Amino acid sequence: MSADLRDLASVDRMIHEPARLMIVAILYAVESADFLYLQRETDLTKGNLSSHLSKLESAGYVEIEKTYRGKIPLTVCRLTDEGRQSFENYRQQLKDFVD
Amino acid sequence: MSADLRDLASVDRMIHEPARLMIVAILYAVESADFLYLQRETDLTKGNLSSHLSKLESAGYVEIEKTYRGKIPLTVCRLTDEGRQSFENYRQQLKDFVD
DNA sequence: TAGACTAGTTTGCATTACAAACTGGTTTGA
DNA sequence: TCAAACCAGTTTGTAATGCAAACTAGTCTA
Repeated sequence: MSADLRDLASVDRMIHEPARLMIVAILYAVESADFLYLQRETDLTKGNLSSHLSKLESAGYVEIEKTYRGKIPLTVCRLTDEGRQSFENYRQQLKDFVD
Repeated sequence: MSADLRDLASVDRMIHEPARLMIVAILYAVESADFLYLQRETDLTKGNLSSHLSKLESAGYVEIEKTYRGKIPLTVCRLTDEGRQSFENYRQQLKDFVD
């Protein structure tokens, strides 16, 4: 309890960025989502979504599976355990702050 | 109620940045603080604190008064009404999100 | 009066977020 | 049949950012 303000300096910026926060919050809720679903939900441009997903993947927060729906490419994303844990930590930190 | 995730895309980035969030949160609580007090509380380097304060000033969120304590320069900062309002909005947005 | 200290600001750089342009493939229609 | 339109993304170019090291301007001290 009694969160120190200085803790804010150490928020996980991988998640703090609003675009990625949206992505992670969605994936936290749904377990798995494809690229276009994420795009509709977040309203990000494709380019933007693509690069944020790559970053989350590099960070080990998201797994990206490339497959096909019929003949059309399909990109399916899900949170890793690490991503899930990091999101929970982040949210707790926010909660501590707003209270 | 029922905050839309997309709202996150529009968070006030002037405040969202952790360093500035610390600064603004402090100023929200204390009404006025000098540079060195802010530096101790936030643990930011002087350079960092200086440039964030300048940004907050340009945004109209903070007023900076330059004066002296004896012969030594003293920089006193306080939130403007706009800054105060923006912080409240920001915090409400976070609250909506974490719940 | 040289050296250390105080209270900041400026500079330089590596990183970022973003959208426009591009890629590689599929479907449509004349 | 083959070109234009479309789909599902990725790459590229750019402007803005956060950060700390270096600097500035003045004061104190031995």
